[in-house]
Amino acid sequence: MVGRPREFDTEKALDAAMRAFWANGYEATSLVDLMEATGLHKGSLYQAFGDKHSLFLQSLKRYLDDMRQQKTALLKAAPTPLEGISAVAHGMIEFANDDCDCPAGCMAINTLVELAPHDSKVREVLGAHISAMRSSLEETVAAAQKQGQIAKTRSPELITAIMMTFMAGIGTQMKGALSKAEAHDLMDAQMQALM
Amino acid sequence: MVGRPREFDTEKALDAAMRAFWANGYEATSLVDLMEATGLHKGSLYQAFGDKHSLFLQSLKRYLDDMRQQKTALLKAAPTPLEGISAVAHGMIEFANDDCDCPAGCMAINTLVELAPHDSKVREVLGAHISAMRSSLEETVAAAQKQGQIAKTRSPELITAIMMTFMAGIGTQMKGALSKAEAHDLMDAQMQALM
DNA sequence: TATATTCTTGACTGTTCGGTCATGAATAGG
DNA sequence: CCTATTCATGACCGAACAGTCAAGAATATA
Repeated sequence: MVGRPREFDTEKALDAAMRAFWANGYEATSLVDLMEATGLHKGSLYQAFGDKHSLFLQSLKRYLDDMRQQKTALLKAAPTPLEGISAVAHGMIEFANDDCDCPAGCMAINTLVELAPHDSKVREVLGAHISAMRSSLEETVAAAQKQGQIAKTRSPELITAIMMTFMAGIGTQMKGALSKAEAHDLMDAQMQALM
Repeated sequence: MVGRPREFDTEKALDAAMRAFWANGYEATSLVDLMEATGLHKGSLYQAFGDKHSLFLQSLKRYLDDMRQQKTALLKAAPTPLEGISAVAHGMIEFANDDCDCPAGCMAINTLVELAPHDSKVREVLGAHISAMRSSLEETVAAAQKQGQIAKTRSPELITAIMMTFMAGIGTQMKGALSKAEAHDLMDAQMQALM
């Protein structure tokens, strides 16, 4: 690498930007907010990440990658498929307002609501993530059915779609209409009703 | 009334502003957008509705009132409590992207996600609406249980909370990750699983 | 008709927005 | 050591932002 070396950690900066977008959304996060969050100056941000929209997309991808990695780890670590599904569902509740002073919810859901209808690139990125998550969950549901942990009255596709919808609802309501404890209770009840 | 009479219909203007906020959210809707949507000039908007935040609150209240009125009408018109619940659930899907070029979803959900964490006034308004809707649904669920349309294995409170969470999830996913038809199918399947 | 009151309009405010750019500092390779 | 290259910095840009205000238009009441 020729030239002056970068003085900041790109990964840490992206992480800080992600948290800012996560907590406040795209429109409500200004460049000044991003400068404060990352500790960088405008020029450095533009040089490293491009414009605001590009920085947002990179932040979103980072969030989605983190999330997927975490979910697959939970699925693998669980002793049974059903427990894996439960771990993912409840883990999402914990993750939704972790180490943050306000209920930030799930960044994927926040972005789906704020930007998806008007931003095709965001739709594309979110769509890929959602379908990947769906197929991974479907596999696990099918495995759980094979082991007799879940009744076979409903197809893995249907069960997965319902669970993802319910999780989206939990993430939404946790922005202000639901406590963590209530969310966990509701999730348990839903899984009991569905499986 | 003394003085020059208003040349525009306040209700129509508020309705137009509501649709703009509904489709694009609070931050992404500028005063220029509102002027174009209502056909009014800045000064008239400020005189009639106060500043942007106040206009948004009035738009939100109008939406919530419309919605509640529609839901109670559906509940009353239904031949049985269970059919009333179903009508409300499916009506919400129809309402979520009606007469609009983009999937606007449910304005209550959009606002919960965008503003609730940082706007106490919005939290208050939404909270009142949610609890009112909840108690109305709870009554109907209890009535359906009394008539034997819904099993009594779960309390009306729990069933209502789960249904509202699921509806929130539907409203969220309809912003770009779910078609109307899929939403209807999922809603049917969820009600079958829960009741 | 005269006047008080309200409404409409467009020009205007200061601020913040996202984004650019020239300058100087720091380093690697020759 | 020299030079090409990259990075950091702060000044700077035009546009868009929410919001204000004075002046004129339109009406009700007296």
